[in-house]
Amino acid sequence: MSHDMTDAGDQAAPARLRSLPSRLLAHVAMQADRLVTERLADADARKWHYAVLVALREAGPASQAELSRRTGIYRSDMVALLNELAERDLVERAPDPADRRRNVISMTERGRDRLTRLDALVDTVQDELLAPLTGPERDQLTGLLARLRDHHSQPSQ
Amino acid sequence: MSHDMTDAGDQAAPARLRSLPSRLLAHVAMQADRLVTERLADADARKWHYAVLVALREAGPASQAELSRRTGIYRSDMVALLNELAERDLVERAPDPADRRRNVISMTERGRDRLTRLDALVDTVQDELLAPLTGPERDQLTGLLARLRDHHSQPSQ
DNA sequence: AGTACATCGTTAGTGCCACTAACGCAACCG
DNA sequence: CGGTTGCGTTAGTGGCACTAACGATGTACT
Repeated sequence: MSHDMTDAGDQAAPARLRSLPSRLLAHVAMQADRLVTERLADADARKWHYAVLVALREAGPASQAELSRRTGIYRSDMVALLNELAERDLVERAPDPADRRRNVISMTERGRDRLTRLDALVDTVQDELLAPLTGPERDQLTGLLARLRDHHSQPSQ
Repeated sequence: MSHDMTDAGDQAAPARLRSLPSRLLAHVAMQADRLVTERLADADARKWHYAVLVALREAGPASQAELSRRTGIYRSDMVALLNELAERDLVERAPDPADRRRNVISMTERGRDRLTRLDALVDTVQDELLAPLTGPERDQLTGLLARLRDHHSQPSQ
């Protein structure tokens, strides 16, 4: 059947490779990404859709550039992404009268509805992802990961 | 200067996004990958080089297909990779007399030397990656990640 | 007022990675 | 013998992070 290589492969991978944190991270992140992508695809959504909608809910309407900063999506990729969202009527793009360079992006009613459904979906995916871990273990994991992320985000000076 | 988006961005990312395990994983894995790639590039190596060399050390000479299984690298990508390694004289490709479909890949003396140097390099990168964590915390992290990986690797049956 | 500079949305393109498809060839298995 | 499976190899796909450049617009400085 599927000759999928995300599993460790037929032969045992060398212990040295299996135990390297960087490889472990990459591998699990890939499994996670796949899970998220698949589950969201079932709902005609992509993870970027979700990220933008959440950003709009948490800080209100914004320019494309600001959404880009909030979500970490490059502004060059934001264009097509917002096209997809606008196509689905989840978001509205309007020129900003106060600054004619900008578009103001705001969520539609459908967007808000969709977002609450995606919230639930995303939660179940996280649950599926962390299934083998207990509650406290999940907190440990996310805590440790958050510390790594913060440590490696610009020393900011 | 660098308009690098791996940091969380100028504006605070929404709390909901920042706390999602799948996003955390993706983000940290990306930071880790970058670190590894950069450090190895300084030594004219790529992570795949290292993986193949380790696989050869741990289980001896092997066909390309078996190396592919050991390392998780697709056999279609293995071709160019082995070309790079052979170019650098780290590896030898010889036809297998016992099975004329196969090549037997084995490490050269230079390959063994290079590998021990890369071992050290890789170790320091892992250290750099996990810098903010204590010893026990590192074990916790890798333990939790390994459980996730094993859980999501095919239920194999 | 004029000029230098920064920011906006947008288009195009790069490089890497995981992955698929197909090929000709060789080995294995009934 | 004939069908299936495994091999190395080539080519190509799609997604993602990221860069470069553009014209248009806004801001700051003198």
